[in-house]
Amino acid sequence: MGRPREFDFDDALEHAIQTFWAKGYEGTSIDDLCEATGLGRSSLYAAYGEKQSIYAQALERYERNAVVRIRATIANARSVRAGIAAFIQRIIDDIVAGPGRRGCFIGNCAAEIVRSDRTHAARVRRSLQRIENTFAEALEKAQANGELSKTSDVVALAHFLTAGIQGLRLVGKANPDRKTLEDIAAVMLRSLDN
Amino acid sequence: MGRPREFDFDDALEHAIQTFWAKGYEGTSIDDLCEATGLGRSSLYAAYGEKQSIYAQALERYERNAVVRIRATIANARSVRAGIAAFIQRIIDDIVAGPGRRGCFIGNCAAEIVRSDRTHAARVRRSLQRIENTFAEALEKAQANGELSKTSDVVALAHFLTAGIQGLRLVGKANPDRKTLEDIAAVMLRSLDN
DNA sequence: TGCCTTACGTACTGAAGAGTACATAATATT
DNA sequence: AATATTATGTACTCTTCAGTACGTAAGGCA
Repeated sequence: MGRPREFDFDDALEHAIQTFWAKGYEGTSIDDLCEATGLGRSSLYAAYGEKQSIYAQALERYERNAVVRIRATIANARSVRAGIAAFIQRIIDDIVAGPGRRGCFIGNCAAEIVRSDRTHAARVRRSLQRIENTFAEALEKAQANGELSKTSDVVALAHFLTAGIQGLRLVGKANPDRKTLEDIAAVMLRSLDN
Repeated sequence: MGRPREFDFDDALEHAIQTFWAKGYEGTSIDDLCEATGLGRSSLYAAYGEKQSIYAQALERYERNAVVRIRATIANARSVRAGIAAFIQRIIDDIVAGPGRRGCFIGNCAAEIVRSDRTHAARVRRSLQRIENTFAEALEKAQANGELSKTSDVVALAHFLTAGIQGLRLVGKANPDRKTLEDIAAVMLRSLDN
């Protein structure tokens, strides 16, 4: 009961993600978020709590979508390896085209971790682990398929892919040069061939 | 002529680096820098200019030192490969021990790049390229030694190492777990064996 | 010794920021 | 229709911040 909301919760959160993603936590003001979401201060605070809380919810939502995207890309490809390659290729295309130059939102969150902020670090760690688990699942399927050697350490490869993609996106922010990024991707993918 | 400085320029800049490194650009206030360097506001502004300028000078100095450290680590090792492995191992040790959990200063700078800030992006790009050139030099030496296959693409490998190390350090900020980091390092180093 | 130049310290300015208070509007329930 | 409840809009508080002004201190140089 009570007066109903005039906005869609997830829709507004999506706009908040875009803003944090582009400007970072410290670089985003509450006024920025109001403008991006179309909400007034009161509604924003009432719906999502204070700034830290909005940020945390944005990270969570972004990560859920990211996991879904990764799974879908791999599922739609001819093979697991091709799926991972396609996922990385898409990242490169986005960087070169422009929008991917914001980096990965999770990676940006990781970079903003400050020594004292333990809860934030824990949240980012969990998000990275979910991404990594998604890769590990796919690699296990590849092992079952015979695409990937049974002796490969799936967990180690998943750790590596997660870190490598973060590195790729970070470098892409400073140097959105296709050749450079393709070089990185090629060496990364070769690691799946042993 | 005039009154002489009561502080050492490079020494104070080093303290500024530590502060920016730990807290990020936006998270560091001029007062923080005054406290870290021991300088008053006037002296700080007179010596280094405004905040952006201090940041730029900090990045430049950090990068010069980083290049020297990488070269020295590789030169002191039995082989180029062992040198690169030692460099990465040292990063992992620093992360696990604590101080390395600030990430790489250059990487942090890269993460803080915002769409509009082109000069900052250019500075970071140059710093990354210098790191990458340092790796490329070492890998060329390895090719001359016979350590590395003549058919290896040295530039691609250097691109990859630079990105990979950024990924390692970024992940290490959120998840300073030795096993995870060693996994990443092991897969990375295997790329030099083809 | 006196002056010129540069460094240092303190206080200030104007703006932006996070979070809150409170009055008003819109709906569900009775 | 009256009321309880939740949403919205505006104005405010209090803090922090970047950058500056200006008076004072300390040397170099004539």
